[in-house]
Formats: sequence, C-alpha cells, structure tokens
Amino acid sequence: MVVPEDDVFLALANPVRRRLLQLLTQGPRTAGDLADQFDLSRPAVAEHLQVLRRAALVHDEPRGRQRHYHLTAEPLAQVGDWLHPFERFWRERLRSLADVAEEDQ
Amino acid sequence: MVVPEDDVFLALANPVRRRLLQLLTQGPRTAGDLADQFDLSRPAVAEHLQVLRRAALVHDEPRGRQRHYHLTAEPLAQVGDWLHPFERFWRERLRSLADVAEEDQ
DNA sequence: TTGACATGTCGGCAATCTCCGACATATCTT
DNA sequence: AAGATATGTCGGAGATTGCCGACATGTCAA
Repeated sequence: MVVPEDDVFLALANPVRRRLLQLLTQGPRTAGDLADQFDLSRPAVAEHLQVLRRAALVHDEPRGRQRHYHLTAEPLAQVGDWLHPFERFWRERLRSLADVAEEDQ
Repeated sequence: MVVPEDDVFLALANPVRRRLLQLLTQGPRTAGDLADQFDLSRPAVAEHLQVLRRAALVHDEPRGRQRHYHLTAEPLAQVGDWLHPFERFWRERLRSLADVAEEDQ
C-alpha cells in the first residue's frame, strides 16, 4: 500500500497525532483508552485517528464493541528516506560545533 | 538555538517547503531564484521561506539587493530523533515481507 | 428485547493556512 | 537624483483544520 508523502507529513504535523503514534509503540490500544490520554473530547481524538488511518500509520481491528488500534510504521520509512539526504548536513554542523568546543579547552 | 518541535514538523507539512529545503541542499540560492522554481507568486514563496526561517531550517544572508538563503539542517535532527524509536517497527515489517518473498521462491 | 456501552460521523464554528495583488523598503545603475 | 531591481510585508479571500455537542450504529449483558 503506497500512501502519498503529503498525507504522512500532514499527519505528523499535529502534536496530538504524534503522541498517539508514540503511545501505540507500546502496543495496541482501544479508541477510548487513547482518547483518555488527552484533554480533548472523544470525537476530536477519533478524527485524529482518522487522519492517521488515511496516512496508513495505524490500522484498526474490531474487537467486539471496541476497536483496537495498531501502529503500522511503514509510511514513516518514507519520512526517513526524505530525511536521509539532509543527515550529512546536520552531522557536519555538529562536528564543527564539537571542534569549536575542543579548541576552547 | 532551540526550536519547538512543533515548528519543525509544521514547516515540513507543506510540499513547497519540503521542496525548498531540497533545493537548498545544492547550495545557497537567492529568494527570487527559489521563487522561479515554483508555479506560485513570489510573495507566496516568500511566506513559505518565512515559515522555514521561524523553524530555523534556513537562514539568510543579505548580499547587496538580493538575499541568499542557506540551509540550516540542525532542526531536522529533531525529526530524526523523533523518528528513531519507530525505525525498528518498519524494519521488522520489511523483514517479514522479505521472508514471505523468500518463501515464495 | 431492552438498556448500557464503545465508537464513528455529522453540522457548525472559530482559527489557521495558502495564496494573491498591492505596496513599502533597500540597493544598484545610470 | 531617478529609475530599475530584489525582496519583504500587508490586507483580504477562500480552503482547510481542529474542536465540540449531538446523533447514528453496532455490540454486549441482563
């Protein structure tokens, strides 16, 4: 399943959604349980989950009257790929900062 | 210089801004030169550059009547850090896909 | 079957985003 | 000094986002 890069970056643009993904690294959780973690109405969280679903960052498994959400991290690989060409730039910069610190000694 | 994580993710949420950053990996460019790369008005691009400046992803150097924009990639390290805990999840998944492919042979 | 529970979706409001044309500012050239 | 050039910012229009209360749907328990 291929997801538009835009959907993934857009999904990550919101702190609630980033936190949701972090929570799901600890294992599947129900929609209600997730909603309880925030100072938000349940519908608000449900809509954030919808955005994450659209970006294929989560999938849900119906379990009786509740629904378990699971992390599906593959689309994040796209972010990693996008980021990769930049890595050498911030590493270069960190190295030069380290050099300066060394000189200071 | 510390930038709120939110500003960085927000800056990356727009495809024009992501493209701007990619263009700047090839070296500094003037505002006008950057604007020419898009099917957008010059003010629109200028405002995207402002968002990138707020996220400290670029900095600018006045050069006579033009202004050279430079990439400053450090804030992207924050994105890398955020992403890191998820890496093992998508690698696990890729591995299992590879296993399936292997079985198919 | 009825009532309680878990969840998704809808309608609407306020805030934010994206874009543009118009204008302001600063710098170069003549 | 005057005009051309490069750029930033402002005001406003239209689209999108984020949020909520209310409602709809589907499942379990008595």
